[in-house]
Amino acid sequence: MLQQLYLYLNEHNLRVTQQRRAILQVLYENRDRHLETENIYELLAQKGVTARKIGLSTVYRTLELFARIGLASKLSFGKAPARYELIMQNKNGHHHLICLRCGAVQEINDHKIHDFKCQILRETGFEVAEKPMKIYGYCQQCR
Amino acid sequence: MLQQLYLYLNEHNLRVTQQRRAILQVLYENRDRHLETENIYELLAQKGVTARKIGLSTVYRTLELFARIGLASKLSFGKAPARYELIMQNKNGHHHLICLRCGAVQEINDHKIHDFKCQILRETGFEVAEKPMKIYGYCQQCR
DNA sequence: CTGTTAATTGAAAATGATTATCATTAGCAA
DNA sequence: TTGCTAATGATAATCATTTTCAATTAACAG
Repeated sequence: MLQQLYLYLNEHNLRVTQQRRAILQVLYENRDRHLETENIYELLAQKGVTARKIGLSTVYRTLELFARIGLASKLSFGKAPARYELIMQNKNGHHHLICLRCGAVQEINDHKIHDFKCQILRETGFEVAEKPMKIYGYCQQCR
Repeated sequence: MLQQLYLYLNEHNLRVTQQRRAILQVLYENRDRHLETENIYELLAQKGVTARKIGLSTVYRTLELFARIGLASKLSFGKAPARYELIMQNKNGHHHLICLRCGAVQEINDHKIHDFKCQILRETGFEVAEKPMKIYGYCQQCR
């Protein structure tokens, strides 16, 4: 699984360093969550009992890198710290429904908004990107 | 026009100060643009030849306040400074199409996405708010 | 109109996430 | 293994935004 991701780094002429491996691992282990940089940093520090520790700057740099090459997607919500998640090949494009009251983030699959994208292109000439959309509102509990 | 807005402040038990009036004025004069706080601060400073000057903190505070009570809407896009626009009663809900290449922001009227909102509510139980949505993609020129 | 008072303001300091700097370390190709 | 760079880590720097707090002033009562 992670092997494929290492290859992905190679394809981009990027070195497969211990730090990148460790960060990728954490992202993978938490592939169902949206982690913030600081979070990931702490998780790495905990594991650090055996592994070597990783600087905070490296975590920031690496996540930014992963987002740039399309390994991870970045979700930045207002002034709150940015959050990242691994982009899984099977879990195709999706979007975030962000609750304005409790801040919960739930996902909605991209194909459900396909019609919507077509409509926008047709009416405005604007081509909606694959980038996850942030949709604000109220979740079932908070309504 | 602005009179109505002053009344709006009253309704919320907020004082109609010279600073708030001045900021409202600037927002009104630029109601077709999305101004950033610093922008507004400069515009106010220019006018300042005759008027008294306004502190930067006040501009921040006031815009935040306007957004909170629904007089203005805040558009914050990644790490770029937040931008504000007056919410005009006639110009009903709208959303922002943000070009990932040139950063241009164009608007799309809310009623065009009404079906979309209904679909999300139906399928996920999530109620999409009136809050302007940020939709990323590529504008006609940049495609 | 005048005094009272709590909301508002301005200047400056603080915050806090993120980025830049730069000397040191470590992939990896030969 | 060696050499060349990319990558890293510690720390300082950024920079939009927020906080602090003393001074000002809008709103209101008398």
